[in-house]
Amino acid sequence: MTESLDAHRPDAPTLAGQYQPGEVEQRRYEQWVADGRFRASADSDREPFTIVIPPPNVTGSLHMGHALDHTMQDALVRRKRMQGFEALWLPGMDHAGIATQNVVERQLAEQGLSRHDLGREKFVERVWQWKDTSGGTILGQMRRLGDSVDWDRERFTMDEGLSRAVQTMFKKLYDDGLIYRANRIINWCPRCLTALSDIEVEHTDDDGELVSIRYSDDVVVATTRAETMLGDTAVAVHPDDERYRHLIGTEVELPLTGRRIPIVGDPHVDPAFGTGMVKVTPAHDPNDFEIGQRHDLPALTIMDERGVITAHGPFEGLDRFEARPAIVAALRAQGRIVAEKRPYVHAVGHCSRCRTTVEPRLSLQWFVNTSPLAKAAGDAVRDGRVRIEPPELAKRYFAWVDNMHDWCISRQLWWGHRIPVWYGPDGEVVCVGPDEEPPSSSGDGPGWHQDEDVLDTWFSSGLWPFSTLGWPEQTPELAKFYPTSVLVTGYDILFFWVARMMMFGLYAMDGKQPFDVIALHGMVRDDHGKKMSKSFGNVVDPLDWIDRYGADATRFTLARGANPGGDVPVSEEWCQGSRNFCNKLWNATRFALINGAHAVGPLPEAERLSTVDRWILSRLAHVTAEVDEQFESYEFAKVCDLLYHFAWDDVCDWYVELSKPVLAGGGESAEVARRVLGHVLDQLLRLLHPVIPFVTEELWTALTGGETVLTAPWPVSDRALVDDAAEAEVATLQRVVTEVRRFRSDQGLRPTQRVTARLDGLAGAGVAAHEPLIRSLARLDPAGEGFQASATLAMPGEVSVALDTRGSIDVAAERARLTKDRTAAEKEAGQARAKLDNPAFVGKAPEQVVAKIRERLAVAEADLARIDAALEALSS
RNA sequence: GGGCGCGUAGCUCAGCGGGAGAGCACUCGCCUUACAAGCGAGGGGUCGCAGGUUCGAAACCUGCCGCGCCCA
Repeated sequence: MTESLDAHRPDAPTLAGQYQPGEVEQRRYEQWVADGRFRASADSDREPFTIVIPPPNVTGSLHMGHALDHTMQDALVRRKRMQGFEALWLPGMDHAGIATQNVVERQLAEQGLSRHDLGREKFVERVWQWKDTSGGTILGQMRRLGDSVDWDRERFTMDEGLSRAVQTMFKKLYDDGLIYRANRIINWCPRCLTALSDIEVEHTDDDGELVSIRYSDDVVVATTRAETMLGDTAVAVHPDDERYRHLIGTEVELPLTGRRIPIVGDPHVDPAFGTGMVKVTPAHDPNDFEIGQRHDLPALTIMDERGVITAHGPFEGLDRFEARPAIVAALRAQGRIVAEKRPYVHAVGHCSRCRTTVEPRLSLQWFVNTSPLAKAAGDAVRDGRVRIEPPELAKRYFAWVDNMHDWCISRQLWWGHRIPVWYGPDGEVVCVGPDEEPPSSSGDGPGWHQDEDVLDTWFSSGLWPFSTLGWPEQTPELAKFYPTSVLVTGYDILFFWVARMMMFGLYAMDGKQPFDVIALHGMVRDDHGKKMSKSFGNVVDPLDWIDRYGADATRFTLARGANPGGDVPVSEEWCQGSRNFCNKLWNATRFALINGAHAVGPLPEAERLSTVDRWILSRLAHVTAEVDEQFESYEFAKVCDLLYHFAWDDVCDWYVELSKPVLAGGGESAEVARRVLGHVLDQLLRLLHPVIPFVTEELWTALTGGETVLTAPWPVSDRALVDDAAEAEVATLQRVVTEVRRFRSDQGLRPTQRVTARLDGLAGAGVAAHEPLIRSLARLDPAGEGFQASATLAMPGEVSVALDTRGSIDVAAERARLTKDRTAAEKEAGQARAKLDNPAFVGKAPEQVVAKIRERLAVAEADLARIDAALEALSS
């Protein structure tokens, strides 16, 4: 007497015929938050797992890039949570200095106002107002995606704690001599009126002009920026250039100005470019600035902050782009233009915020001396403390950190962290820490003023992995969750943000890295591999997909395309496919519930399991192990692919179909099948939950009666369930069924049409017990009185199926089918034989490989014999 | 100009030394009581080109052609 396995839940819900995500998602998400499922505690005994979100701009909204980045992070965090880690995913935003200031300035401009009309204090107040009311829409959008972030820990780079961190860091770097102020050439945006760091400049190949100007009979220079000649203070040639060596040390008169400027020899000059002579404008070109320094040349600034010419009579007051043709015309009038090339395509820098052409500008700015910091940032990856995934991208990282320039951190903005430096009336410079009184209010007398500038936004986001955890205070959060576990971001941001966090983290946290792993992904692209851009009109709004197909479908589409470090193409059709997959899961579970499947109690003992049960459990064991492994190496695409095929092919197409007759038959075998089906779905839904959280939650709770799949233990592969014999048997069964189906299809038999058949040789192939299943799936009735075989299908392993098609066999179709098979078998045999006939192969290839080819030849020859016999029978 | 990477089925991509794969698209047949957002079957590729290494190359090496990205 065996104990009944059935534990029917009378409350088991019935599911609708289709999955409707919209209805489910909001309800589930609100419940998760209300139940505190995403909260992480610093006093937990559990091992921590931490991800800090790459903070989106406060001005931003959710785009596909975020959706991809967040899907990956959420999948990692949800899995770790299921594995029992104290999993923290910390959300927040950065203040996006230039971008945010631009937004508010535009609003003011509509009222005909500038920020100067309001004054600094009122303007900043206004920006805060904007931030509070319409900033941060992206946070609401993250809920639609299903992000399991700890909302209680949301941070903003401008909030009090993080501002304190910024000031602390500035002071620390300043005191260590790693921050300095200097007059340097920096990238300047004449529209935003601020300095930019190198990485805020985007280079594009633009049409320009290359004009060659004769300064004297001996001196001709080529330039794309003729207008800057007004600021030339030298002409340079390569010191080894035979053509011009004799000119070094002489002078030439600069046209239009009458100034005499020296000719210098500098190895930076490329003798092959143009005439091999270059004009040197130290105040308006970074390379020229360096040449100027080497030769002690004066730097003449000829433009104001808006790019307007400030000197030289007729050109004064002209914008830089008006001045260019005017100066060329003036030079031409003097017969000094000896060559012109238009269009001349060359790289031009643009402000990454407003696209304005960047103007190199000599000005007094604050810099971080990055050399010691960048060295440490490189070493942390070199010595393995920080792992970059995929490892190939480490090369790019090194290329950046090993050649880093000093970082210009001052911005001529009002929105941001104001530089904590005060200047005294007698030239004093004081850097003030967070707990120190600024000199202006400490009775040191009048005349003190604070630096007007603010810090680059990246300065504060560089502190993100620890400022968000409470640094500079030694908080329990910092102790528990730092270093963070993984940083997930795009390779496009490796240089600026990631490298900065590495430098700051190692420096501020006594050499402890900000994260153990940097997991990189690429850009989301359209279904032709094109970058999404407004000008192309191929931008897809993830919220649109979430509305129409569900968050799960959107996430699955992204995760399925996410190969490490690779770009991720998406299309609406693929999203529909993902939606269909969710619906497939829905219906599989629906079928299971209708048939009384459940996940209560232990699995039946091995001897009570059918071969088919043992097969699906064996498959489950393999898939679980593989999925787990792929997750560990951030192979989201492989995780999705494995689960997709396991769910659809193994579970739905075969296990469910094979179980139908068993379930219908009732009795103990049906009881066992109900439990096994329930178990497989239970585990499958858990494995899928990190990627598609909503539908799996809905189905898992319906199936198991459990409270939430969110904290259900993550499946562990049970190697004891691996069953090679069962897998082989089911493979044979599948082959027989598929062969019969193929015959039926080729013969044009309707799926509903039953055909009588006699099955021979099943015992020899070890599948005698499965005859009923084979008949069921292949729709074959038993041969009875008057059975007359009109066709015989011979299959590998001595199995043959004789079918009675009432004499209506389509001989031509059958001959064509067999001939096709014969060609394939012949090719196979030929290839194998060729190899085996090669003594070098037999002699040098590993024994295993040779054996495999021998086996292949044997199978192919047997197939040939079988097919020939069938063809013979067909013609007689 | 320097560096990195990529060219595999119509499209997008896996595979990266031993039988050419997936999704979508395509063709044929089906409302087979979980699912037509579905079921069954099928077609389709001298793996950019040319050399080389190897018993064996889509995979490794060299060169060329084409494309992309980053930096200057």
